[in-house]
Formats: sequence, C-alpha cells, structure tokens
Amino acid sequence: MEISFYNTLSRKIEKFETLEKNKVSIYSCGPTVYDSSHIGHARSAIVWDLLVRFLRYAKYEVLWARNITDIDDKIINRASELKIHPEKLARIESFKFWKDMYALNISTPDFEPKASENIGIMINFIEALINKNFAYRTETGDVYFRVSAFPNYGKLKNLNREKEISRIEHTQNKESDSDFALWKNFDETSYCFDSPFGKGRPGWHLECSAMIKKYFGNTIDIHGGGEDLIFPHHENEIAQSEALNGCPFAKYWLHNGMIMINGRKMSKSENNYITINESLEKYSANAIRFFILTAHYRQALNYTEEALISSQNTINKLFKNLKNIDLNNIENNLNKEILNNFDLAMSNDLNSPKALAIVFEAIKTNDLKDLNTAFYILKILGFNLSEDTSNKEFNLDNFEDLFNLLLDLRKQAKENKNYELADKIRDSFSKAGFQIKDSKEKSEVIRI
RNA sequence: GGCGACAUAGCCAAGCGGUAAGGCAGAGGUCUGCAAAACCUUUAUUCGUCGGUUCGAUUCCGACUGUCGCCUCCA
Repeated sequence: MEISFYNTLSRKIEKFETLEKNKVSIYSCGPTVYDSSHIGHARSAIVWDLLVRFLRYAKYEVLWARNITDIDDKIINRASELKIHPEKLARIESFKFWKDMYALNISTPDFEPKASENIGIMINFIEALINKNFAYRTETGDVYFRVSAFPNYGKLKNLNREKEISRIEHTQNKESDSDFALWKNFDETSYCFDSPFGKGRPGWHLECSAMIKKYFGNTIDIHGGGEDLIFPHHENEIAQSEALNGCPFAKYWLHNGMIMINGRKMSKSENNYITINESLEKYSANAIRFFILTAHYRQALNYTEEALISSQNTINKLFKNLKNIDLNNIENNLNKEILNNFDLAMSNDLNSPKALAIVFEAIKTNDLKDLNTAFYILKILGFNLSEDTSNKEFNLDNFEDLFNLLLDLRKQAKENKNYELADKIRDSFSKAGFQIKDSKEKSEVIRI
C-alpha cells in the first residue's frame, strides 16, 4: 500500500517512506492538564488515533508517544486558586483526560511521558545546547535559546523574521526578542526544580524535544499536533532538537484543523468550548467520532448541535445492521474490492470522509460480505462495535412473557378494531422507553 | 503588517482537468386502522465573483470578494 501525507514542512502531499523499514515512530502533542478537555482536544486525539490505527492496519510496526504537560503556569495558577498542590491538580486532570480518552475509544499510546518525570533529561538537553552555543544563561538565572544561532529558524511556519511584527514582549535579559525560554528561574518555593542554573522550571517547548530524543532518538517519522501549535511550539522544537542533534528532527509534520464554534476557534481562553464529557452526555462516542471523521482532518470543522444530532442519527441507523455481523469472524469474510477502495481513500492523506462514503455504499448492496466489510472498516476507523448496541438493543429474555402477552392483547384489540386499547398499549410501551416495531410477520419491542 | 487555509445543494462534506461521492434533513411511494420502524424512489445543468489557459475547469493560473487560523498560552 502506497501511503502519502500532507507535510506541513514542504506544504505538499508527500509519499510516506519510513526511516526504518515497516517501522513508524509517532509523537503527538498531548494536553496541558489544568482543566477539562474539550471537543478540540477530542478531535486531535481521534485524528492521531486514526493515524496509528490505519498504519497498524497497513502492517506497520507503530510506536506512538503522547506527552502530558504537567508543569505549566496555568496549572500552578489554577492549583493556587483551588488551594491544592499543582501535582494533585495535574493528577486529577490527567485522570479526567484518560477517562475521556477511554470513553472515546482512543488507543493507548505506547509511551505517555510527563514533564515532571523528565526534568533530568531536559536539564541535560539545555546543558548540551549551552555547550554548543545555541543557548545562554542570563544574569537572572534564565536560560534562552539563541535563535540567531540557528539559521533555519522559521522553516515550518515559513516566516520571514525581517517582516514579522513580533508581539513577544521585549525582555531586557534576552539577547533578542525572538529567543525563547529553555529554563525559567523561580525562587519561590511553590513548585520548582533544582538545576545547575538554579531553581526553576523548564520551558514548555523543551519537553517534547527531550522526550522524542529519549524514546525515539534524533529523528522521528511523524510529529503530529494541532495546527495552532505550528508556531511557536513546533518551530521551537525543531530549533532545539536540530541545533543539538545536527540532523532533521521529524520527517513528516502533520497538523489537524481546529474545531470551530459559532465561527470561532473553540478554546479555553474564548470560553466557547464544549467539554468531551458534556458532549458524551448527549451523544455516543461513535457519534462524536463520526462527526470528527466526516471532515478531512486538516479542515476546520464546525461544532453545531445540528451536526452532532445528524451524526447520532446516522450512527443509530448504521449500527442497526450490526446484529447481522459475527464480530469474532469479521476478518474472514471480506470484499477485497471494497477494502481496496478504502485503502486508496485512507492512504491518500487519511481521507476519512471518503472512507465513510465507502462504508455506506457497501451497506447498500444488501450483501452480507459487503456488510461485514463495512463494519470491518468501521472497526479500523476506531468505532466501537459494541457500544451502540449493548445499550440500545433490548434483551427481551427477562420480559419475554410479559411483553408477548401485551403484544398479543394489542393484536387482538386491533383485530377487534378496538384501536383505543391497541394505542393505549403502544403508548404505554412508549412511556416506559420502548418502541413497538410492527412488520408483516410479527411485532417486536426495542428500547428507544 | 507578515505567513497560511478555506469558499461545492436546506445543513454537514468528498472530488481537484473529462463533465458533481456520501451522510443528515426534506419530498413521494410500499407497508399500516392511523402511526412508528423498515424498505424503495427522489433532491446541485452546477461548484463565491470576474477574467485567462485548454478541445474541455468545480478542478490549473491571475484578480477580486468573503470567512477563518497563526504571528501571545492553545489540540
């Protein structure tokens, strides 16, 4: 299977060739754990989960790392508002994040490093940069990356530093306004770490560079993240890592588009976000995944109730076919042609909307093999094939006699043209959360 | 001001040189006592506007209009 991805670095679709045959190293930027995650984070998680699942399906040996930023001013500020230790807040929010990830059926990353557990390697990283003259200490005990020493700075964002109007505040201690912090000095006792540069905390950009080096070495195959991270975060990661290692940092840079709400990017600071948890109270995880996958991962996507309801309706309809599928033998009865179309769609920069269209076309044929293939594809796309049925399909066993009695009474009433009684029985079922499905042969009860 | 992305039916959304996938909603039908469910059929002579290239453009090029993102923490 020939796969290609849009590489932010070249701004082109490129053929995917791994550094090492059949092996893929992927790093995607994880959350800063100070508050609940929202649908924007869900999209990011689902997109990278999709990438990992697809590459594994394509027979690659994938190792995926996603970090947790647990050292950050926002965590410290929020913790102090709540009068708890930052570590406790980070732990609470990490658990919430994992709970969301589990609910959304996101694969477990192979590595999930925390900043707080990798201070040592970050300090080593900084010292090596200082030794190579790519970083300098200030009188106040901070350490900054010397951007002027790295000529390639700006290659990811394609920025022209001469013409940039920097909004970065001028700081007296920095050699240049565009230099960024590798270590920030803090004398306060609240939440600091010892280092050769004095007590303080590492700069945000550093943890990803340090962790990638720790788990994957100097170069990785794919680095992913939200497109809002391109600058300055990813640009700075490149600067640090390539300055130190003297070789390319990531071969492919993939970025997911933003979730929009009311025409604006969903974000904490705009206070216009819907948390994953809130959304899951209204819609199933499969519906949320479907909503995310209906758009190509690089496009902006609007979160609207209408779109989510639409996705939920679609999933409900789609999963009614699941009862005809033997999940244990799903891999043994596949339509190769459909699967081939799926491969083509997904290998073209993860065209999930097209992949979903292939699923619907497969279901239309009324062929069991095609139906089976459709669900096999849904499984690869990360849909949970047990979720939407276990709750909705009612197991009649315990109520069989009672329900059959009522259905018989209704049938008799209808035969006697006693529609008042017949409708009363139907309404009663409805009030109790059940629906009577009439067909020519029989009537059955399903849970709504 | 710099960099970049996007504009396709009521809504969501693929396609990106050969004459518009798919989903939701809607409409009609079959079924029904009436419904619901299910099933079948149906819904853009047209892809923001104006030019250009081409035998042919939604797809390429240019201009314009509009929307959005990044340049500050951000998935």
